[in-house]
Amino acid sequence: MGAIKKSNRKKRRNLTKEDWLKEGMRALGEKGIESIRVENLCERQNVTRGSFYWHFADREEFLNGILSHWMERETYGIIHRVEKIGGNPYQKMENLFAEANSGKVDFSAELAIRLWARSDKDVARLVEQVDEDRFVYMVDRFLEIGLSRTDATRRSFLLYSLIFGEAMIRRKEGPAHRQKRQWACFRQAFEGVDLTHLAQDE
Amino acid sequence: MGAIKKSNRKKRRNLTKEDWLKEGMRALGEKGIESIRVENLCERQNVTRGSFYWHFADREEFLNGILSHWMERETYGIIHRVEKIGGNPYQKMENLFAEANSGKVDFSAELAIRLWARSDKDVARLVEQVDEDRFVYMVDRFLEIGLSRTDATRRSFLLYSLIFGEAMIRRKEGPAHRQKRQWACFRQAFEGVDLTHLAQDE
DNA sequence: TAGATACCATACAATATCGTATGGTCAAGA
DNA sequence: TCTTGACCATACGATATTGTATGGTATCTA
Repeated sequence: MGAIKKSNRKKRRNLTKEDWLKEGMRALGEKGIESIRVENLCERQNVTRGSFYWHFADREEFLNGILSHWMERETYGIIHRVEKIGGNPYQKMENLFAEANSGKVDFSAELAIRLWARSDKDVARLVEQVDEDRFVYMVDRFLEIGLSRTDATRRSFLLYSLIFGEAMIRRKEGPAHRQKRQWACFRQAFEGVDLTHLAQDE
Repeated sequence: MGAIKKSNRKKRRNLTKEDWLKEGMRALGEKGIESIRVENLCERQNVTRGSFYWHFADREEFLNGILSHWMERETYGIIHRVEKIGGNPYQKMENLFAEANSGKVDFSAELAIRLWARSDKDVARLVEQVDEDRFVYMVDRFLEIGLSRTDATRRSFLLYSLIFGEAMIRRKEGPAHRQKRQWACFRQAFEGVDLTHLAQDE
């Protein structure tokens, strides 16, 4: 038993709050918020609950941490990356769509949090804020392109729905075929939009 | 205590399997599959666990029942209703979209099950089947209208995504404004489709 | 190298939840 | 009315899970 203890000590992780929250996000994406059990999380990290309760007061504080983590690090990540790449408004939308379907976004956690929001008003408010911000970003790009606000709103909703559709709908599709369809859908959201005046930007 | 017992007896529910599964669907939609605790369900039904374990062998059997119930009663419900109403293919799509946004569909449960599918291969297969069936229905309507299969597939995906978008995206919108936007999105999915030859049907 | 700090293990008490075994009650039929 | 079966309550044991209290160990710093 002493040998086992020693090997455990060797494997000492020195976990940070960040580490716990990241693992929490993964757990969240698997079975939802109710599946987050501190004992379970500790097994995933190969430590005991002593560690968990050193970093967090209790389970509730951890769950709040998950929410904050999602807000700060995951939610606006796409927009930041897209803005970094730059380009004209249409290209930004292209990159946005590409990023959303690149696998870099954890849609499992998105799903779990949106389910969570259905029974928790605080979470619901938070998700509303996130959606609003993402929405405004898309609408603004469309406005830059020259569309009316009504038109911009409609097409933004379409695009946002498409992104969620890709995350929600499960079909047996080959990757190539899938990509083709994705971009066909994307272009349909721009049906009838005049983009000729944007060519100058590149 | 005797009085209390008697009043409890008066309130005897005589629950059926169906009753349990319906309540289970509601619980599922609130916090996901892991939040379904038999003790919790019993409280909701105002009975003790004795009742639950009379109807179901254990929790797992109940969860499987939930899945079956979703498949049989909820999943294809919209299609059935739409087919009953009838009309030409375009009208069927209109009715489909209207039904999906009427509030009759429990999207909370949909969300929960699709989250569940992300960590359970059996559930994933089931959801795939459901999506395929729903998808085929929409594609067939578009084919009837006269579109190519590629075009039909793209527009079906768009429409299906729109339906999920409405369920996923949370925005502070007035009901009137919401409806207007919804149907504007719907029409965009039909952009460029010739519907003149369908008028004769009605 | 001694002490302080960060991080984790262990032991304990308190619930929550599961599943089983058994008995009670109501309603319908013989 | 007696019996049977459907449906539920109660009591019990077994785990799972939470949170607390306390001790141990590695690392950093003076």
